[in-house]
Amino acid sequence: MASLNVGSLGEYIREQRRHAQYSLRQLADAAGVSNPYLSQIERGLRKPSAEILQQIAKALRISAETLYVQAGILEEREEHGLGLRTAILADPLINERQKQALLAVYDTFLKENDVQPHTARPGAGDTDPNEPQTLEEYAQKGRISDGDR
Amino acid sequence: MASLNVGSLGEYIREQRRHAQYSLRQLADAAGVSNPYLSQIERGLRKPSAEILQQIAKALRISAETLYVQAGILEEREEHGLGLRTAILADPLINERQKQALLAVYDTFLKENDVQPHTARPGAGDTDPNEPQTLEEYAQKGRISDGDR
DNA sequence: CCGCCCTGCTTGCAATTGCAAGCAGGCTGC
DNA sequence: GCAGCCTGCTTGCAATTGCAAGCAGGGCGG
Repeated sequence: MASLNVGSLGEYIREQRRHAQYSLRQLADAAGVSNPYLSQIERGLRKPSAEILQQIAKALRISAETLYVQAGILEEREEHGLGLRTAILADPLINERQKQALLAVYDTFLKENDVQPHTARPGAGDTDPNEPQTLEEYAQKGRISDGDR
Repeated sequence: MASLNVGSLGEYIREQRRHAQYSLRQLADAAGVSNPYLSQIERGLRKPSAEILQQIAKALRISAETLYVQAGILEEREEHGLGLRTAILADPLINERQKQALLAVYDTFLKENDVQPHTARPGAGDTDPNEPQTLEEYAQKGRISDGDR
């Protein structure tokens, strides 16, 4: 069960702390955690919660993302292979409703292509020759007006 | 101390689970967590550890990153405007016409949100006062563009 | 009516997190 | 020598996580 690699995470944190010229207590203070706990984290005896990780990352001025990758929580730069669905949900430029609209369109396309939404093997990937519905109808779905931004 | 927004995280997970047509137990199984615990997470009664979050994200086939953003653990990344675009083009499950359609809809959403589609900076007040095109015309664009092939 | 399977929720309980308090040792100045 | 102030580490202990077991209720077929 690919559990977190707590060891290398701790080493990494310690390394970054030294690099930033912090003492253990200083970083613990800056991160808002107790110094004994930070010590245990660095030696890999404890696996810190997401919250603590985030605070440590902030105090070290490094991206929390990097820490998560080190901890084995986030895949390295993953993305782009897993699916459009993920990318849609992750996009910060459009709001929730718009995401849902895009997903709805996407799902419909998948259905047209006879692809199951999740299990989803691409199979041949050949293009369906007939376009059963017009794009306008799809677009309408996303047209739910919103006044934000 | 801006602690994690467990409530919205739970709602978000539940929403995504429903969207994927999973029952609570199914997702719990797929994620390798117990069903009562997942229930508590969705209702915001517990804040899951980083490890559990990761497993849930995997089971839902959404990026762990998205979940962390929802949980308030990770800041959102800016660079995704280009990312979704690329992801659409890279998706093997839909054909060229469908990609163009999705892109057209996406662009329309960006325009609705007053986001410039990554080619130019908005500048000061050069936003065109007149609605340049309707969504339907954008849709047309996606349609006619299949001249290739 | 009864059994069976599904949905989600509630309840103890072991294991773990995270901390306050205290310990060992290395410097510096007096 | 011995204060005083660093460094990091060890030790109980409250609070929390995460789970096995069990509960309520909705369909559905016999």
